[in-house]
Amino acid sequence: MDAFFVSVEELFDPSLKGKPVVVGGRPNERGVVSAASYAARAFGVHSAMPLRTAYKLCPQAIFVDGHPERYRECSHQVYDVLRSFSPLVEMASIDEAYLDMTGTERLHGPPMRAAHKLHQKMKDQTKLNCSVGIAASRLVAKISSDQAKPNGVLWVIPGQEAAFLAPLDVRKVPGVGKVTEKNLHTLGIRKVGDLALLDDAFLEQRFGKWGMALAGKSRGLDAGGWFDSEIGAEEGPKSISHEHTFNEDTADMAQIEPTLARLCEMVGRRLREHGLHARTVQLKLRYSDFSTITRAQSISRATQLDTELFERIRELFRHNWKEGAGVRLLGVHVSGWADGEQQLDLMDEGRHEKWKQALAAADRMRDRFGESAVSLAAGLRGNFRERAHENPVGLPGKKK
DNA sequence: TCTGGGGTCCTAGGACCC
DNA sequence: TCTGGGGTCCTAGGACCC
Repeated sequence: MDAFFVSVEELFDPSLKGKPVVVGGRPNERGVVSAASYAARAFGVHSAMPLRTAYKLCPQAIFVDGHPERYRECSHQVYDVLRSFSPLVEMASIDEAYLDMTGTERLHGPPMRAAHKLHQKMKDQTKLNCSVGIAASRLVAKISSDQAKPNGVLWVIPGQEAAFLAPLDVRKVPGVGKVTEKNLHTLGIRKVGDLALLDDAFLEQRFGKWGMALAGKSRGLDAGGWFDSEIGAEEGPKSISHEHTFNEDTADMAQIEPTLARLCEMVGRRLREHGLHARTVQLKLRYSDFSTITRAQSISRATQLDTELFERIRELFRHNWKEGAGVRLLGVHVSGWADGEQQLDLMDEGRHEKWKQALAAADRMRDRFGESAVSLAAGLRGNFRERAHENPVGLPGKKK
């Protein structure tokens, strides 16, 4: 999808159309740009840029908060359109998908005809623009859809992959970020075509596992690497996490502990939604100087209960926090799913059952009245005023 | 430039087991 | 005792993606 978050915001407020728009928050907040309209991009604003920087570059831009629930809803509509073209659809992210069009020629016609039909139907049904890349591999299809933006269609004819890729900057290859780009540049490699000339073994030794895949891809080959899996394989999450950056750094336990509790609640809730039990709990701690540590603990009995998560997290925090040091960010991360609940000893059984029932009731309350309806964290007497904006729009406000 | 939040994958070292 | 090899699990950190 093209400038997805911005385009969705424009659906809700058509007056934004054509103007420089920045999605992500207020310009004086800690945060980065989630998406910028094409008009804002003309000023050098781009996603991942600090909001304050975006403001300096383009003070006349309209800054709006993101609305994840709106994007999810639109993403579902996008999915429905795609599914009407092929049963093999894989959403790669909220605004990006792969379709396996094998065998749909009788129905949709040759590639360009099918792509234009898809383009049109997307616009008709969602009022959103997208770009379509067509190729014999996922990697080339992805890159060609990037090249087709905005609002375009691009087909890389089989056999032309290497010629298509050769003149592109290495940065265009998904997986090549800032660091790898710099490393490649010091080797004098700037274009994908330069990569294609190098020796496989050299690339693997220098860039690890996917160096090899990269080498092959740069020649348009389709062997090896993450991009070759089947399209449409549905898998659950491998980890769940929530984190929070304070508007101002804090060393105040009256602020820190309730925040940890709140994060544990959010994680616990999602665990229960997915029916998962986590075996590893991880704390993330970022100090004022931006140095960041993670501390994990695996537990013998997997859990999905807020209270058990919080016990572990609080312990990890107390053992690893440099006391008095300003905290910028706190995060709670769980992974390592267990098959289910193990046997509890009789002592724990009753307590455990009570918490389970209480949390199930809390989940139902949140479904009805919104995320801030009930909270263990509130009982810890913290100041959550700065989190007030996180109550999703469209849900009723705070209920006592 | 003063740096979000939710994820995935990879690397590397160490404990531990046979 | 001067030291193998294969495997798994755990932990920490980092690159990268949207």
